[in-house]
Amino acid sequence: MDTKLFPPIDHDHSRCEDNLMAHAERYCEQQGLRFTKLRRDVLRAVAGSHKAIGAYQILDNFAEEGRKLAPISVYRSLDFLQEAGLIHRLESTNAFFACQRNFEKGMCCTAGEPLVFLICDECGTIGELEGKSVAKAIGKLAEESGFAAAQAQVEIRGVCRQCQSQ
Amino acid sequence: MDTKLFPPIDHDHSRCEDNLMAHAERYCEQQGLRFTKLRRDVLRAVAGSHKAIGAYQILDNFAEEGRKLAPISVYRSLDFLQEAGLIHRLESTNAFFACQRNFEKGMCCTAGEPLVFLICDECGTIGELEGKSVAKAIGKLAEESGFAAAQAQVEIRGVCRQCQSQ
DNA sequence: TTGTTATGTGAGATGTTATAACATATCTGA
DNA sequence: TCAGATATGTTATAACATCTCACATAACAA
Repeated sequence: MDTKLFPPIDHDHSRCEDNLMAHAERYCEQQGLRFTKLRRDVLRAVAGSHKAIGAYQILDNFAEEGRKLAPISVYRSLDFLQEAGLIHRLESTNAFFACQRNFEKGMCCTAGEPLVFLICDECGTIGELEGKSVAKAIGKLAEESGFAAAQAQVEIRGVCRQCQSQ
Repeated sequence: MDTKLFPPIDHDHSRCEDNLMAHAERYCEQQGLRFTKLRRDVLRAVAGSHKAIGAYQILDNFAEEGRKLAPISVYRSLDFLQEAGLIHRLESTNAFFACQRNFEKGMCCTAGEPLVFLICDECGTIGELEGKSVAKAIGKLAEESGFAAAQAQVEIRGVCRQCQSQ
Protein backbone atom coordinates (compact mmCIF):
# COMPACT_ATOMS: atom_id res chain seq x y z
CA MET A 1 0.00 0.00 0.00
CA ASP A 2 1.20 3.43 -0.83
CA THR A 3 1.55 5.18 2.50
CA LYS A 4 2.42 8.47 0.89
CA LEU A 5 -0.93 8.66 -0.83
CA PHE A 6 -2.76 10.14 2.13
CA PRO A 7 -0.16 11.69 4.43
CA PRO A 8 -0.99 11.88 8.15
CA ILE A 9 -3.04 14.92 9.03
CA ASP A 10 -0.36 16.16 11.39
CA HIS A 11 2.56 15.69 9.02
CA ASP A 12 5.03 18.48 8.48
CA HIS A 13 3.49 19.96 5.41
CA SER A 14 6.11 22.63 4.94
CA ARG A 15 8.40 19.90 3.66
CA CYS A 16 5.86 18.79 1.07
CA GLU A 17 5.51 22.37 0.01
CA ASP A 18 9.22 23.05 -0.18
CA ASN A 19 9.89 19.89 -2.13
CA LEU A 20 7.12 20.68 -4.51
CA MET A 21 8.25 24.24 -5.07
CA ALA A 22 11.82 23.11 -5.59
CA HIS A 23 10.68 20.58 -8.13
CA ALA A 24 8.61 23.17 -9.95
CA GLU A 25 11.59 25.46 -10.03
CA ARG A 26 13.82 22.80 -11.56
CA TYR A 27 11.19 21.57 -13.92
CA CYS A 28 10.35 24.97 -15.37
CA GLU A 29 14.01 25.80 -15.69
CA GLN A 30 14.65 22.56 -17.51
CA GLN A 31 11.65 22.98 -19.80
CA GLY A 32 12.33 26.61 -20.51
CA LEU A 33 9.08 27.67 -18.89
CA ARG A 34 8.80 31.02 -17.21
CA PHE A 35 8.15 30.44 -13.57
CA THR A 36 7.22 34.01 -12.70
CA LYS A 37 6.48 35.41 -9.26
CA LEU A 38 2.74 35.28 -9.77
CA ARG A 39 2.86 31.67 -10.92
CA ARG A 40 5.13 30.80 -8.04
CA ASP A 41 2.77 32.42 -5.55
CA VAL A 42 -0.28 30.76 -7.03
CA LEU A 43 1.42 27.39 -6.96
CA ARG A 44 2.40 27.95 -3.35
CA ALA A 45 -1.21 28.72 -2.51
CA VAL A 46 -2.39 25.55 -4.22
CA ALA A 47 0.36 23.50 -2.66
CA GLY A 48 -0.53 24.80 0.79
CA SER A 49 -2.44 21.62 1.56
CA HIS A 50 -3.38 18.27 0.12
CA LYS A 51 -6.91 19.52 -0.39
CA ALA A 52 -8.27 21.18 -3.47
CA ILE A 53 -8.63 24.95 -3.44
CA GLY A 54 -10.91 27.17 -5.51
CA ALA A 55 -9.63 30.02 -7.66
CA TYR A 56 -11.51 32.57 -5.61
CA GLN A 57 -10.17 31.20 -2.38
CA ILE A 58 -6.71 31.82 -3.77
CA LEU A 59 -7.80 35.35 -4.59
CA ASP A 60 -9.07 35.77 -1.03
CA ASN A 61 -5.79 34.51 0.38
CA PHE A 62 -3.91 37.09 -1.63
CA ALA A 63 -6.39 39.79 -0.63
CA GLU A 64 -5.79 39.02 3.04
CA GLU A 65 -2.14 39.75 2.44
CA GLY A 66 -3.16 43.02 0.86
CA ARG A 67 -2.56 41.84 -2.68
CA LYS A 68 -5.56 42.56 -4.83
CA LEU A 69 -5.70 40.55 -8.00
CA ALA A 70 -8.26 40.17 -10.72
CA PRO A 71 -9.68 36.65 -11.13
CA ILE A 72 -8.18 36.40 -14.57
CA SER A 73 -4.68 36.76 -13.20
CA VAL A 74 -5.13 33.76 -10.96
CA TYR A 75 -6.80 31.78 -13.71
CA ARG A 76 -3.99 32.47 -16.10
CA SER A 77 -1.47 31.18 -13.63
CA LEU A 78 -3.63 28.16 -12.87
CA ASP A 79 -3.80 27.43 -16.59
CA PHE A 80 -0.06 27.63 -16.87
CA LEU A 81 0.49 25.36 -13.88
CA GLN A 82 -2.05 22.88 -15.12
CA GLU A 83 -0.52 22.77 -18.55
CA ALA A 84 2.86 22.21 -16.98
CA GLY A 85 1.38 19.31 -15.05
CA LEU A 86 2.19 20.89 -11.72
CA ILE A 87 -1.41 21.05 -10.60
CA HIS A 88 -4.63 19.25 -11.44
CA ARG A 89 -8.19 20.43 -11.60
CA LEU A 90 -11.04 18.53 -10.05
CA GLU A 91 -13.98 18.65 -12.41
CA SER A 92 -16.45 17.59 -9.78
CA THR A 93 -15.72 20.63 -7.62
CA ASN A 94 -13.99 23.09 -9.92
CA ALA A 95 -11.02 23.24 -7.63
CA PHE A 96 -7.29 22.79 -7.95
CA PHE A 97 -4.69 20.75 -6.14
CA ALA A 98 -0.96 20.29 -6.47
CA CYS A 99 0.44 17.21 -8.14
CA GLN A 100 2.48 15.42 -5.51
CA ARG A 101 3.84 12.78 -7.81
CA ASN A 102 6.09 14.95 -9.89
CA PHE A 103 8.97 15.64 -7.57
CA GLU A 104 8.82 12.16 -6.15
CA LYS A 105 9.29 10.68 -9.56
CA GLY A 106 11.50 13.38 -10.91
CA MET A 107 9.20 13.84 -13.83
CA CYS A 108 5.96 15.36 -14.84
CA CYS A 109 2.65 13.65 -15.28
CA THR A 110 1.27 15.65 -18.15
CA ALA A 111 2.17 13.05 -20.71
CA GLY A 112 -1.30 11.67 -21.28
CA GLU A 113 -0.91 9.34 -18.35
CA PRO A 114 -4.24 8.13 -17.11
CA LEU A 115 -4.78 9.52 -13.64
CA VAL A 116 -7.18 8.58 -10.92
CA PHE A 117 -8.02 10.95 -8.12
CA LEU A 118 -9.30 9.73 -4.77
CA ILE A 119 -11.21 12.48 -3.00
CA CYS A 120 -11.90 12.05 0.70
CA ASP A 121 -15.31 13.49 1.48
CA GLU A 122 -14.37 13.78 5.14
CA CYS A 123 -11.07 15.61 5.18
CA GLY A 124 -10.92 16.83 1.61
CA THR A 125 -7.52 15.33 0.95
CA ILE A 126 -6.84 14.23 -2.60
CA GLY A 127 -4.91 11.08 -3.39
CA GLU A 128 -3.51 10.67 -6.84
CA LEU A 129 -2.74 7.41 -8.58
CA GLU A 130 -1.70 6.10 -11.90
CA GLY A 131 -4.69 4.27 -13.21
CA LYS A 132 -3.33 1.87 -15.78
CA SER A 133 -5.84 -0.84 -14.98
CA VAL A 134 -8.70 1.63 -15.01
CA ALA A 135 -7.46 3.15 -18.22
CA LYS A 136 -7.27 -0.28 -19.75
CA ALA A 137 -10.84 -1.07 -18.77
CA ILE A 138 -11.95 2.28 -20.14
CA GLY A 139 -10.06 1.70 -23.36
CA LYS A 140 -11.66 -1.67 -23.83
CA LEU A 141 -15.14 -0.35 -23.19
CA ALA A 142 -14.65 2.51 -25.61
CA GLU A 143 -13.21 0.26 -28.26
CA GLU A 144 -16.19 -2.05 -28.08
CA SER A 145 -18.37 0.95 -28.82
CA GLY A 146 -16.25 2.18 -31.68
CA PHE A 147 -15.50 5.24 -29.65
CA ALA A 148 -12.08 6.84 -30.03
CA ALA A 149 -11.28 7.79 -26.48
CA ALA A 150 -8.94 10.70 -26.16
CA GLN A 151 -9.00 11.57 -22.52
CA ALA A 152 -10.48 10.48 -19.25
CA GLN A 153 -10.05 11.80 -15.77
CA VAL A 154 -11.45 9.59 -13.08
CA GLU A 155 -12.57 11.18 -9.83
CA ILE A 156 -13.54 8.84 -7.05
CA ARG A 157 -15.31 10.09 -3.95
CA GLY A 158 -15.15 8.21 -0.70
CA VAL A 159 -13.40 8.14 2.63
CA CYS A 160 -9.68 7.79 3.13
CA ARG A 161 -8.15 5.24 5.47
CA GLN A 162 -7.46 7.73 8.23
CA CYS A 163 -10.96 9.17 8.27
CA GLN A 164 -12.39 5.68 8.27
CA SER A 165 -10.58 4.86 11.51
CA GLN A 166 -12.03 7.82 13.36
CA MET B 1 -21.42 -3.48 -30.55
CA ASP B 2 -24.27 -1.50 -29.15
CA THR B 3 -25.74 0.32 -32.12
CA LYS B 4 -28.16 2.26 -29.97
CA LEU B 5 -25.37 3.92 -28.11
CA PHE B 6 -24.84 6.65 -30.61
CA PRO B 7 -27.98 6.92 -32.72
CA PRO B 8 -27.61 8.19 -36.30
CA ILE B 9 -27.61 11.96 -36.52
CA ASP B 10 -30.67 11.91 -38.75
CA HIS B 11 -32.73 9.52 -36.65
CA ASP B 12 -36.29 10.37 -35.73
CA HIS B 13 -35.62 11.86 -32.37
CA SER B 14 -39.24 12.52 -31.54
CA ARG B 15 -39.59 8.83 -30.91
CA CYS B 16 -36.71 8.82 -28.44
CA GLU B 17 -38.30 11.75 -26.72
CA ASP B 18 -41.77 10.26 -26.59
CA ASN B 19 -40.48 6.96 -25.29
CA LEU B 20 -38.46 8.68 -22.67
CA MET B 21 -41.33 10.88 -21.52
CA ALA B 22 -43.65 7.91 -21.38
CA HIS B 23 -41.17 6.00 -19.32
CA ALA B 24 -40.73 8.92 -16.94
CA GLU B 25 -44.48 9.15 -16.59
CA ARG B 26 -44.80 5.49 -15.70
CA TYR B 27 -41.78 5.48 -13.49
CA CYS B 28 -42.84 8.45 -11.37
CA GLU B 29 -46.36 7.08 -11.10
CA GLN B 30 -45.01 3.76 -9.96
CA GLN B 31 -42.61 5.32 -7.47
CA GLY B 32 -45.12 7.78 -6.12
CA LEU B 33 -43.07 10.73 -7.35
CA ARG B 34 -44.79 13.92 -8.37
CA PHE B 35 -44.12 14.45 -12.03
CA THR B 36 -45.31 18.03 -12.18
CA LYS B 37 -45.67 20.21 -15.24
CA LEU B 38 -42.43 22.06 -14.57
CA ARG B 39 -40.49 18.84 -14.13
CA ARG B 40 -42.08 17.42 -17.24
CA ASP B 41 -41.14 20.49 -19.24
CA VAL B 42 -37.59 20.53 -17.94
CA LEU B 43 -37.18 16.86 -18.74
CA ARG B 44 -38.53 17.45 -22.22
CA ALA B 45 -35.99 20.19 -22.71
CA VAL B 46 -33.17 17.93 -21.59
CA ALA B 47 -34.47 15.02 -23.64
CA GLY B 48 -34.63 17.20 -26.73
CA SER B 49 -31.37 15.78 -27.98
CA HIS B 50 -28.67 13.29 -27.14
CA LYS B 51 -26.38 16.13 -26.24
CA ALA B 52 -25.95 17.70 -22.84
CA ILE B 53 -27.70 20.98 -22.15
CA GLY B 54 -26.88 23.64 -19.59
CA ALA B 55 -29.36 24.84 -16.98
CA TYR B 56 -29.30 28.35 -18.36
CA GLN B 57 -29.85 27.13 -21.87
CA ILE B 58 -33.01 25.50 -20.61
CA LEU B 59 -33.95 28.81 -19.05
CA ASP B 60 -33.35 30.53 -22.37
CA ASN B 61 -35.48 27.99 -24.17
CA PHE B 62 -38.33 28.71 -21.81
CA ALA B 63 -37.78 32.44 -22.14
CA GLU B 64 -38.10 32.19 -25.92
CA GLU B 65 -41.51 30.70 -25.38
CA GLY B 66 -42.32 33.62 -23.13
CA ARG B 67 -41.97 31.66 -19.93
CA LYS B 68 -39.79 33.46 -17.44
CA LEU B 69 -38.34 31.27 -14.77
CA ALA B 70 -35.78 31.81 -12.08
CA PRO B 71 -32.65 29.69 -12.31
CA ILE B 72 -33.46 27.99 -9.05
CA SER B 73 -36.72 26.66 -10.47
CA VAL B 74 -34.89 24.88 -13.23
CA TYR B 75 -32.22 23.63 -10.86
CA ARG B 76 -34.81 22.21 -8.52
CA SER B 77 -36.39 20.29 -11.32
CA LEU B 78 -33.02 19.13 -12.52
CA ASP B 79 -32.24 17.91 -9.01
CA PHE B 80 -35.47 16.01 -8.89
CA LEU B 81 -34.89 14.42 -12.27
CA GLN B 82 -31.32 13.53 -11.42
CA GLU B 83 -32.34 11.97 -8.14
CA ALA B 84 -34.97 9.98 -9.96
CA GLY B 85 -32.28 8.77 -12.32
CA LEU B 86 -34.02 10.23 -15.32
CA ILE B 87 -31.15 12.52 -16.22
CA HIS B 88 -27.44 12.68 -15.56
CA ARG B 89 -25.11 15.57 -15.01
CA LEU B 90 -21.77 15.86 -16.74
CA GLU B 91 -19.26 17.17 -14.27
CA SER B 92 -16.77 18.10 -16.92
CA THR B 93 -19.17 20.56 -18.54
CA ASN B 94 -21.81 21.23 -15.90
CA ALA B 95 -24.53 20.13 -18.26
CA PHE B 96 -27.37 17.66 -18.20
CA PHE B 97 -28.54 14.90 -20.49
CA ALA B 98 -31.37 12.42 -20.42
CA CYS B 99 -30.77 8.84 -19.43
CA GLN B 100 -31.64 6.73 -22.45
CA ARG B 101 -31.19 3.41 -20.74
CA ASN B 102 -34.14 3.59 -18.40
CA PHE B 103 -37.06 2.99 -20.69
CA GLU B 104 -35.12 0.50 -22.71
CA LYS B 105 -34.50 -1.59 -19.67
CA GLY B 106 -37.75 -0.86 -17.94
CA MET B 107 -35.88 0.25 -14.90
CA CYS B 108 -33.97 3.10 -13.48
CA CYS B 109 -30.26 3.43 -13.22
CA THR B 110 -29.99 5.27 -9.94
CA ALA B 111 -29.18 2.18 -7.96
CA GLY B 112 -25.48 2.83 -7.47
CA GLU B 113 -24.74 1.33 -10.84
CA PRO B 114 -21.36 2.38 -12.09
CA LEU B 115 -21.88 4.44 -15.20
CA VAL B 116 -19.50 5.49 -17.90
CA PHE B 117 -20.27 8.38 -20.17
CA LEU B 118 -18.74 8.70 -23.62
CA ILE B 119 -18.75 12.31 -24.76
CA CYS B 120 -18.20 12.99 -28.43
CA ASP B 121 -16.19 16.18 -28.77
CA GLU B 122 -17.34 16.55 -32.37
CA CYS B 123 -21.11 16.24 -32.24
CA GLY B 124 -21.69 16.51 -28.50
CA THR B 125 -23.65 13.30 -28.30
CA ILE B 126 -23.38 11.39 -25.05
CA GLY B 127 -23.20 7.62 -24.94
CA GLU B 128 -23.95 5.90 -21.70
CA LEU B 129 -22.69 2.50 -20.64
CA GLU B 130 -22.63 0.25 -17.67
CA GLY B 131 -19.06 0.18 -16.56
CA LYS B 132 -18.70 -2.96 -14.54
CA SER B 133 -15.16 -3.63 -15.68
CA VAL B 134 -14.18 -0.03 -15.07
CA ALA B 135 -15.87 -0.05 -11.69
CA LYS B 136 -14.04 -3.21 -10.81
CA ALA B 137 -10.69 -1.72 -11.73
CA ILE B 138 -11.55 1.38 -9.73
CA GLY B 139 -12.63 -0.72 -6.77
CA LYS B 140 -9.41 -2.64 -6.80
CA LEU B 141 -7.30 0.48 -7.01
CA ALA B 142 -9.17 2.10 -4.16
CA GLU B 143 -8.97 -1.01 -2.03
CA GLU B 144 -5.23 -1.21 -2.47
CA SER B 145 -5.04 2.29 -1.07
CA GLY B 146 -7.34 1.59 1.85
CA PHE B 147 -9.78 4.04 0.36
CA ALA B 148 -13.49 3.38 0.81
CA ALA B 149 -14.86 4.35 -2.57
CA ALA B 150 -18.45 5.49 -2.50
CA GLN B 151 -19.04 6.85 -5.92
CA ALA B 152 -17.34 7.35 -9.21
CA GLN B 153 -18.58 8.83 -12.42
CA VAL B 154 -16.38 8.27 -15.39
CA GLU B 155 -16.50 10.77 -18.22
CA ILE B 156 -14.56 9.90 -21.33
CA ARG B 157 -13.98 12.44 -24.05
CA GLY B 158 -13.29 11.41 -27.58
CA VAL B 159 -14.90 10.98 -30.97
CA CYS B 160 -17.83 8.73 -31.69
CA ARG B 161 -17.84 6.23 -34.53
CA GLN B 162 -19.96 8.37 -36.81
CA CYS B 163 -17.86 11.45 -36.44
CA GLN B 164 -14.73 9.39 -37.01
CA SER B 165 -15.99 8.29 -40.40
CA GLN B 166 -16.54 11.80 -41.65
C1' DT C 1 21.97 49.61 -28.24
C1' DT C 2 17.52 49.79 -30.50
C1' DG C 3 13.53 47.94 -32.49
C1' DT C 4 10.51 44.00 -32.90
C1' DT C 5 7.89 40.30 -31.31
C1' DA C 6 6.14 37.31 -28.00
C1' DT C 7 4.63 36.69 -23.58
C1' DG C 8 2.95 38.06 -19.02
C1' DT C 9 0.22 41.13 -15.90
C1' DG C 10 -3.37 44.62 -14.34
C1' DA C 11 -8.02 46.31 -14.21
C1' DG C 12 -12.84 46.39 -15.05
C1' DA C 13 -16.72 44.44 -16.87
C1' DT C 14 -19.32 40.64 -18.07
C1' DG C 15 -20.75 35.86 -18.65
C1' DT C 16 -21.91 31.33 -16.60
C1' DT C 17 -23.24 28.07 -13.08
C1' DA C 18 -25.37 27.32 -8.59
C1' DT C 19 -27.54 28.16 -4.07
C1' DA C 20 -29.65 30.74 0.07
C1' DA C 21 -33.56 32.60 2.21
C1' DC C 22 -38.07 33.36 2.52
C1' DA C 23 -42.92 33.76 0.73
C1' DT C 24 -46.71 31.59 -1.52
C1' DA C 25 -49.26 27.96 -3.75
C1' DT C 26 -50.66 23.26 -4.33
C1' DC C 27 -51.23 18.61 -3.17
C1' DT C 28 -52.30 14.76 0.12
C1' DG C 29 -54.33 12.40 3.67
C1' DA C 30 -56.55 12.28 8.21
C1' DT D 1 -61.56 21.19 5.66
C1' DC D 2 -57.70 21.57 7.95
C1' DA D 3 -52.75 20.51 8.82
C1' DG D 4 -48.58 19.16 7.16
C1' DA D 5 -45.68 18.18 3.42
C1' DT D 6 -44.13 19.25 -0.94
C1' DA D 7 -43.51 22.29 -4.90
C1' DT D 8 -42.97 26.73 -6.90
C1' DG D 9 -42.12 31.84 -7.06
C1' DT D 10 -39.16 35.80 -5.94
C1' DT D 11 -35.15 38.14 -4.82
C1' DA D 12 -30.60 38.22 -3.88
C1' DT D 13 -26.09 36.51 -3.93
C1' DA D 14 -22.27 33.13 -4.09
C1' DA D 15 -18.98 30.75 -6.83
C1' DC D 16 -16.60 29.92 -11.04
C1' DA D 17 -14.73 31.68 -15.53
C1' DT D 18 -13.74 34.66 -19.55
C1' DC D 19 -13.36 38.96 -22.54
C1' DT D 20 -11.15 43.10 -23.69
C1' DC D 21 -7.96 46.51 -23.75
C1' DA D 22 -3.93 48.65 -21.93
C1' DC D 23 0.56 48.31 -20.30
C1' DA D 24 4.95 45.93 -18.79
C1' DT D 25 8.61 42.84 -19.40
C1' DA D 26 11.50 39.26 -21.62
C1' DA D 27 13.86 37.40 -25.64
C1' DC D 28 16.16 38.10 -29.54
C1' DA D 29 17.81 39.75 -33.93
C1' DA D 30 19.56 43.75 -36.55
